[in-house]
Amino acid sequence: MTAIPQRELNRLAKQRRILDAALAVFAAEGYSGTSMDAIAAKAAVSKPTLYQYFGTKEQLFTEIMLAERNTMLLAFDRPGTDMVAELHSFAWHYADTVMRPEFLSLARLIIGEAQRFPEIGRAYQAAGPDRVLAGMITYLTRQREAGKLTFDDAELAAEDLWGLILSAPRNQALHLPDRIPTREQLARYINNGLRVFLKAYATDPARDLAQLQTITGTP
Amino acid sequence: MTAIPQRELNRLAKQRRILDAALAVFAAEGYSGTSMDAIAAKAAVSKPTLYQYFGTKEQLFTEIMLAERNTMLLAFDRPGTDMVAELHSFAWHYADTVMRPEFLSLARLIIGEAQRFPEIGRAYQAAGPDRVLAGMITYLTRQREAGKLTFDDAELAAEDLWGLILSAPRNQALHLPDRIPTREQLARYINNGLRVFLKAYATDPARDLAQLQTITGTP
DNA sequence: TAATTACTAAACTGATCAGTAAAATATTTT
DNA sequence: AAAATATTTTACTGATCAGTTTAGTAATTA
Repeated sequence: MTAIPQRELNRLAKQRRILDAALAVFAAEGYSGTSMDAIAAKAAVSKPTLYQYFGTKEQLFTEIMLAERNTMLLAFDRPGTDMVAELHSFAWHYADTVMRPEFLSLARLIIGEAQRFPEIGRAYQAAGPDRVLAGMITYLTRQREAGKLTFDDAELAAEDLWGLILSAPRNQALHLPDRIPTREQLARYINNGLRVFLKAYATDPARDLAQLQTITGTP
Repeated sequence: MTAIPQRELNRLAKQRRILDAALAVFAAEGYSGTSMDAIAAKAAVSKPTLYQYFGTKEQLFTEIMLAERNTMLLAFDRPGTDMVAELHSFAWHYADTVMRPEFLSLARLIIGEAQRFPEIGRAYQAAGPDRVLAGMITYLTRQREAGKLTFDDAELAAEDLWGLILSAPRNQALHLPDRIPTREQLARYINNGLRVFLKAYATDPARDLAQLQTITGTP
């Protein structure tokens, strides 16, 4: 049996406990509103231990945020039988990720602290939105090459798809934490967004819209 | 001459000075990050005076936010020669309002504190986005009645228009306060957004797209 | 001018917070 | 079991903060 030192295990476990607790408290209270005592209490760890693991409050905060960006995403590889099914699958997968309450809390935190911690805003943008966008661009470009879509600027097309599907419910959820859209409401946005996208970008909109209807059911 | 008591004038002037100072500090530092001393200093007012005008920090904060929502908007009455020109004019007017640095700071503040102050998030949503949306719905419905647009759900159409035009640059600006889009970049989003919207919603897309090009210049 | 009212400066209360120090205790390794 | 290491408890420092008190000063009104 390979020696996995016990100390290291403990250390990592404790580290994870601290990070989880800190993320929860930061997301709920904001940076300035969070006390290190509160984090220590939530992590069931003494304050000196906390400081031994992460030198300062600021370091802890940035480490969490930079760690969290990796959890974030999430390639654009939604295998499906055809483009419409793939787009539909992607839309739901992305919505289910991005509209989760914890995820929204994190987004609110990042936006709220973007002025005080510009590097975190930048890291988030690069690891989240930019990466998703890159995946979408690749995918949409491949569909254009296959003759299914038509556009000049792949980046704009990808941003349009995103905006059509999720901007409305997400913006609302950012302002109203206690009124996060239900799946029915999300379905309304997603189905409509895909419809508009296909209408504007598909080479054969009629066929793709029909295909979309077989997927989403008759309205 | 009608008697306008001097005392009242002084009072109102001082109140305004406090509100302006407080808004600036809150927007820059967040709620928890802002001290009443800092506000008093910025407003050039003593702390007891501050407390006489606004009982507590929380009261001051909510009063500012609820006052600010009125500044916010901004009916959808952009008189123009035709629908395309009106849409174009609205898009720019709205972008110029919403993408101003102070406005973005305020939005970040509201989003960041939405969990701690749900009523403020609600007030903002009602006074800002919801009101704009209502104006857009009215306008789009009138255009549908005039036979220029076609859609079932006016709310979805309005949200699509918004999402196509501004969701990408605004989301980015929320994360990256030091990289607010230039007017050239905004033009790219707006022109593309209008193009896609007309393609999906106009009854005569070809004509309207041509009209759009005469407005925006040849690409 | 006299009375009233609004304001200020300065100090203070009680609480909270980031971060540290010291000594005691548990855990792991040898 | 002994030595080394990690962690905890408790208590502390110095700073900051919301909110108040006091006593004095300036501006307004009558």
